[in-house]
Amino acid sequence: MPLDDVDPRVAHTHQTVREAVRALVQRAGFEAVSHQAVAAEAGIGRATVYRHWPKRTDLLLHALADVETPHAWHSSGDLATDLERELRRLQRTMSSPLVSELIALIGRAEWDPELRETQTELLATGTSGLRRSLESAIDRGELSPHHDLDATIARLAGPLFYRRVLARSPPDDTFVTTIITAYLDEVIASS
Amino acid sequence: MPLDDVDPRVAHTHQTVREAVRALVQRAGFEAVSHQAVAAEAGIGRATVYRHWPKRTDLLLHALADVETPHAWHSSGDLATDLERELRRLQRTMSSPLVSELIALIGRAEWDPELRETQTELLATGTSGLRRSLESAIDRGELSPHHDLDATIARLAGPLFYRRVLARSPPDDTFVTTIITAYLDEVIASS
DNA sequence: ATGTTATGAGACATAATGTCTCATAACATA
DNA sequence: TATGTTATGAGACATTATGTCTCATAACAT
Repeated sequence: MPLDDVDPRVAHTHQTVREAVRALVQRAGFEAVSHQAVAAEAGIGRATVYRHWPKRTDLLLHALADVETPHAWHSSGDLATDLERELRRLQRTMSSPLVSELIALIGRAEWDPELRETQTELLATGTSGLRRSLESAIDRGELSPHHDLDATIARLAGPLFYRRVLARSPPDDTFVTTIITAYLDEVIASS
Repeated sequence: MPLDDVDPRVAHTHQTVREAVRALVQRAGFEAVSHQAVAAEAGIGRATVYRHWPKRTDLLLHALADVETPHAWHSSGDLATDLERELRRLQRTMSSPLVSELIALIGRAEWDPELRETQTELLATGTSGLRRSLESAIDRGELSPHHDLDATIARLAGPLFYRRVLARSPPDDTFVTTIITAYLDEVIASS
């Protein structure tokens, strides 16, 4: 992570290009993100864009670069509470414009190893809260240690992705409530 | 649905282009699908490709056109059996090369209304078996008629999509079994 | 055998792409 | 303030891609 962006000119270029790429992706998809279009949108020179981001996908990666920060986390000491908070967070994410960028990423990651890596990282940080909630529940004995965490995360988060990305309507409150309730009932029943 | 493709020349063009688009998408993504590339891959003239599919997305739609056929369906008279069969079918789909094309579709449908429509149709036919299984279970009284079918389908199919598309590893047998079992337990508990 | 039509080859103008160079202005430092 | 450094923007340039033509030809239907 290059923190030596001390030169205000570079910092400005980085920032303005990030915003331009996001605007273009949200407006018309990654298809619309060319060096030329970004330069025009950002109001800077075309050569400058090529200098910093030689490949087209570099632009997408740059736009997503500051999303990867995992947030502070602490357990409430109760799985139900933790789960509620984490799934509501995911629900909000599914309603945010960030999803457009994620779909753009997904749509390329299938064929671009570099983007694949970024997708994996973003997925990991995006579900880290969920994972830690489950881990701490295991530590407390609320959950059996035999649980496959990845599988459980997929079962909890999967429906939300499905709703937003495939059914194209963001998950609503009662939908998320159903998922939480069903999972907690399942946990109780198996203890 | 143009069944008047009686002219063998046209039929050949359609078929060879369909295969070419699929090959290109699976190999390098929709990014690689240009009229030029398709013509080269299919071994036909560039003008011919433009004649039949003026827009680039027309090529993708043509490649997906024969996927939309829903299969014959009948209920076994038992929700558990029906569910098992339908989710296994989905599981197999998630391991097939068709997923590449679906991801290409998803990656554009966000910004292209025409593709959005096709995505909706494909989702409907792809989950129709699941839907009918649930409907017939409601008819038999195995399931409460208050169920939100779309929500249930999202909860059943969502995790499978998540596994393949986001986690990038196709759902395995035990994972699918877990989903089926959990849902059936939930149904039993609420009756 | 004859008229019809989809095709392939290629010409053509236009636009996009990627790589340069170079003058300039914003920068850091003394 | 003065001075050397460097990122930038403007544009030239060759190359490639795109979209639209025309036209001879061969595969078609009858």
